[in-house]
Amino acid sequence: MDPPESPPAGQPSLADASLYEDSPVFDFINSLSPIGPPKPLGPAQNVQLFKSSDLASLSSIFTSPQVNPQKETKPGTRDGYALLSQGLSPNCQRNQIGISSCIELSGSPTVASEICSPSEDATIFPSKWPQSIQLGSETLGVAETQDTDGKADHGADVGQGKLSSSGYDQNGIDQMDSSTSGRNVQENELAKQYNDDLAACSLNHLISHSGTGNGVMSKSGLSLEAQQLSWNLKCDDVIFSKSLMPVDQGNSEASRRKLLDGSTGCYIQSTADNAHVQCAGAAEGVATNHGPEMLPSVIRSQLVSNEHFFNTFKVPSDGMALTEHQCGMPRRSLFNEKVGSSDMSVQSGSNLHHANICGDNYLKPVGSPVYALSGIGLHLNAVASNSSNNMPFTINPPLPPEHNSPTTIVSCSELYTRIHDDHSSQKTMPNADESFQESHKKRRRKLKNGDGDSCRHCSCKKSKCLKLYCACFAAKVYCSGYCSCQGCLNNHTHEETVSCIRKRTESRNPLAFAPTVTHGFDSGSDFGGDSNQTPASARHKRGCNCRKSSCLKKYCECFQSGVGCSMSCRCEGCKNSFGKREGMLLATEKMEKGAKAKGTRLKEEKLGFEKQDVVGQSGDLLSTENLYATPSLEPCRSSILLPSTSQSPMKADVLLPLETCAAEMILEDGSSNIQEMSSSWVTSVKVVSPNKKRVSPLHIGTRLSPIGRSGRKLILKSIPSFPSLTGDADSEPH
DNA sequence: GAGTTTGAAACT
DNA sequence: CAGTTTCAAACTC
Repeated sequence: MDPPESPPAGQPSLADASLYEDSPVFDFINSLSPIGPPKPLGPAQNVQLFKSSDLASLSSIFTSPQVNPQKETKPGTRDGYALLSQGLSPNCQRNQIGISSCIELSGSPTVASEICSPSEDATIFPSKWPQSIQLGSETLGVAETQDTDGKADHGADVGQGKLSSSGYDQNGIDQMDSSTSGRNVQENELAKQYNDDLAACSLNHLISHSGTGNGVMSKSGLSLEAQQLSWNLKCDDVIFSKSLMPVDQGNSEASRRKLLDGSTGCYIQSTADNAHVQCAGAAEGVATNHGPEMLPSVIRSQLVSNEHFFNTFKVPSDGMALTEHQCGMPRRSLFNEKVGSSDMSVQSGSNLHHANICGDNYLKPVGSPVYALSGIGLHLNAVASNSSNNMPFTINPPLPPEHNSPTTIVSCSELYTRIHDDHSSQKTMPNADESFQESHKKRRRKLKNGDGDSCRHCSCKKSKCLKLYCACFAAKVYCSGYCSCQGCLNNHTHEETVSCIRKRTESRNPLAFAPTVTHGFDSGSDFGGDSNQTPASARHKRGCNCRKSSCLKKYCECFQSGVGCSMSCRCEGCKNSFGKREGMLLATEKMEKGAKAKGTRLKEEKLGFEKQDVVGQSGDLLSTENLYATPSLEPCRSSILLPSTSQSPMKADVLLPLETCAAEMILEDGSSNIQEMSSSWVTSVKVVSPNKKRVSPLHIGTRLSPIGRSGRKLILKSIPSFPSLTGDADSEPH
């Protein structure tokens, strides 16, 4: 749309010319003046696309790290694309919004068109994303944008100068806001959706993160860092590696975020307070992270809308990223650069650098020295990848072997698909879908094989895994690579967003994250006194509302969790084999049978009391309404030692064989809640959902959860499934 | 594997 | 707060 401006004459070549001497782009870059007074926005200037929805409520400040333009791409191609996402703290004000920025370096206008079909472009890029925002007045950058027509516009802006991030930020924000008017319906809808969801939480995080692909780029169920670190990166040839300034900040964040070998790949992930760039090469399955500073100086920075981040990179055979292309990603421009200020933290090599845009930290690198280069502060990541849509994007958790990328990588097509979904599914990307499905299948296969972690292996498509629809979210765990969700934001990268959403959800419903069914396993003893447990369930207190399933199918939460329905249930025609709601007789025939056979019924009741005591100790609330069953469909391999407490009238330990595991343990106590099993008890009981589907032993560290965590609602949220790795997901206070 | 059913969650 | 819609899992074919 915007014709490229001719670059001003001048200048110092920032880049390492040796590599790209022959590149016109390089020449161009060299000709640009790195630092200069801010220029007014002009058509020629960077075009920035935003997703109004994302931005509307957000103000964003962007810092563009200054990068040494050393590695320019070959002519006619984009060297790289950097997406810089920045996370903001929840309390970030509008001005403090963290936004992910995509920085593109485009050498030739043609690239985008190659990758993205016009139609796609049209869809992805609303015709009226008018506003380009320049955060930095003087930025050198070739901006390539696509118009609604699907045309790729290339604008070359030559900027000199420092960018005063603060000043421009505001402008950029305003512009961004204004840009919303031009959005197409899809964008508006999406924006609305997200704004609604996130606004309360300072959308910033979400935006910035989602900008990286809605979490598509990174899904973490496990410690992302650890996994990534453990991976060998293959992308040695990432363009940026050389251009990067090896400045190590010693930033704790950086260390925390060390994901990939800095020399390779690039992907940008941002947490609330930091961002990194990640690039993944699909073909090689390479993923690399680069600090913003690593990016080429000539860049177009853009803010990427939460949902629309999608890039494909074309990688030349030589391993250089030839082109970067935005496949239908609405972008926000972000171009703040504070020269000489510490907008960005720079990390060399594998280290990530983070930009903290939020609040006080705005424009300050988090705990890291600022590495400012004159010229344009942009982050460019080039990733070697084939031109196909299969280019993987990084996702956290353990990838199935099929993925040859060290990091969890989602194919571009998948990402595309996700984006597609995000955008109202009006577009179709056959290839992407196929790719996605394929990986999806792989994941499922893996799951079937028992692989996976504490995550719930959700398959969310529209909820971004930020609603209780999402089993993972409901369980307060991050999604992992084993999930097949799309547009996932429930990951470490978006941890603050997740936290915000959780809070919001909880504010709406304090019991939202309470276990669907209280099993009373939360006595600390079982878990080493882990206090990180959710209060006894509330959900089950609400009870099910089954009408057609007669509480005999897993549609019924009670049934799924293997407990009888309670007074709280409003089910119709309850036939819950674990205990019917009618008459509040909690025991099933089987249970009674078992109880009689063992003569343990009375003891069980007492145990129930004991449980209460235990629970009380743990601060959990017990519902007398609930009956809890810990049925096991599997043959009971062992007897259960029921703990006795001094408080219990019957102190004798009860050894309860579980021959009839399924319903046997359902206890009925008309006047009391029982069912709270002592931890010791619990540990010895293996609970299996009726059909075992979605119920798998919860691995808590090395231990199994007493009750298999089954579906979304049955998950004992009080039990951290993978505390250390999931970060706050499991341990976060409720 | 695709489509339908189901009921909780979210929205109005 | 009730009714409706949305969502993702469960289920069926």
